Amino acid sequence: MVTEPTAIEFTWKPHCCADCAIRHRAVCSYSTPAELALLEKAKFYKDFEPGQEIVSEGEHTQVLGSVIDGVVALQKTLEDGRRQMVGLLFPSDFIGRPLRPVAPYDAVAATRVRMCLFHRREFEDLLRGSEQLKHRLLEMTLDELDAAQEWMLLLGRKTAAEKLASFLMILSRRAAVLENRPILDGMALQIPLGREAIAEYLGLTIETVSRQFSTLRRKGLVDLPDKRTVALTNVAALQQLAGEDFDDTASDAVA
Amino acid sequence: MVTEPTAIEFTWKPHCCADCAIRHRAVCSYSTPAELALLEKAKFYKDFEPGQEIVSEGEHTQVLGSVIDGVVALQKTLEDGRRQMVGLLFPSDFIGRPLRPVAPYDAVAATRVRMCLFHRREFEDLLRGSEQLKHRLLEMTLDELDAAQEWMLLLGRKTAAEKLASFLMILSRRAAVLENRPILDGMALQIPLGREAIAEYLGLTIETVSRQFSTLRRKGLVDLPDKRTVALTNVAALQQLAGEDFDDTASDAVA
DNA sequence: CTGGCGCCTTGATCCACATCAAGGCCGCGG
DNA sequence: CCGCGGCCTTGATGTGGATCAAGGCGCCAG
Repeated sequence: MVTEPTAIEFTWKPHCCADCAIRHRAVCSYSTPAELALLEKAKFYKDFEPGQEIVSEGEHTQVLGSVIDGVVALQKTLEDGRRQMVGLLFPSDFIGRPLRPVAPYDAVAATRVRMCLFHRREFEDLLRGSEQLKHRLLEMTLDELDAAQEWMLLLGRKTAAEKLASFLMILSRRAAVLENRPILDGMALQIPLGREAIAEYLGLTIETVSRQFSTLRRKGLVDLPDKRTVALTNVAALQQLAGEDFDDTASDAVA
Repeated sequence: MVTEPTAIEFTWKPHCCADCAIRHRAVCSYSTPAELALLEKAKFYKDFEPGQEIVSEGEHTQVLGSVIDGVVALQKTLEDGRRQMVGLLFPSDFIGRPLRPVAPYDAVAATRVRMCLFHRREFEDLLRGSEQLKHRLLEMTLDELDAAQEWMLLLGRKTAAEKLASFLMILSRRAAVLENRPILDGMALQIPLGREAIAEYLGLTIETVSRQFSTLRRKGLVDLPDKRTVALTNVAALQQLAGEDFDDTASDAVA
């Protein structure tokens, strides 16, 4: 194996919005060709390394934009260092609030990340004039709010085992949508977070997360081929444990 | 004392939007007189008693609208009955998601509530044509998302004492904005929730909430003249305990 | 090969909050 | 006046997950 210094290089490098992989899911997805041309002129790309801060809490942010590739964690920190993740963004998700200059959280690249960015002022100007952008942004914000409320139920009322099961189901569903395939027994799930980040997602400690992974393995609900991969060996049981009554298990329930 | 059967009757009964107490904070606050006339025709009022369900989880909701008076709790329930509050709405807040027919939570009147309602279809039609409504709704949704993320930090990482202190500060700030006055030592805070609802807000049990109230009293941070009233005797210490570093204590920081 | 570091797992112990249980207070109806 | 039910408080005990502590494994540098 030859060590490649830039092994995880992005394979895909759009120069025009029409070719963009997230064209039909991102904030621009309702935009007309005319509007797209304006966005095209204003946008610029930027890459981030894992662990790198994209915006930081309290900062007066000058940019906002869409995740093209990679995963971004939003997290809040108490003075004594206790930390809680409050958002986990995948390709096509939008970072930054128009009309709110000060960020209420850190946004940190969890993997290598490529962003499609805009200068705040320019984006706000475009937004003001665009019914489509505004509508899509409202939709996306409502989705994020729904996710946040589901997350609150998890943080406030679920046990450690239920939390981890819920987390795995959430990731599965997300992956199913992005990759346009159903959730099936045996599917391997790439987890873009280390144990510490998972703990911050779930409001637990790293030790408890580790123990719960071991418990799930012992109970035969998952396999752990390596620490960043989970194979779901019993999706139904996992869903049950998560306290959800969806049954989109083997259906092609893809938005 | 003569017992008045309808003692908490609403004193204020608008018939036209221009006179409405929430005219300048609600979803309609950016609307032009022309648009307001359309809303005026479509709106209707409805009152709810404490404990009454306004919408219920999984229901295909036909109405949405603004809280005019009273307090509404949004809550999610696990199959075995564990319950978590995920929203607490005051006058001018908006209930219901345009474009999302199925409610993901119960909305329950915590006090007597008066709502200004619209039929879903009519409201969505109005929204489609209105830059102002859409913009205001986006703003309000972003605010709700901010609140939800702050709440996630509370649920995931704060201790019982910190949770209760945070809750009191959140209520104080809300009351300060609605009543347009600063937060001062000695101010009496009316709590629109019983102990059980507070526990559901904070992800605790009713017993723990009760004990934490007693602890705050013993430490001299609050007085408890009756079970629905809290007098803040040391706002700075309470804020400190809540883990916040705002200092809008004695300022007229009113939005 | 060796040592060190980052990340994860596992075990032992502790403690904050849940659970179980027993009243207290107050308003209401008889 | 009493008894009852709703709501809250307080005490005793239990327990899930935190904390403390000790390695294990893989990777990299030397």
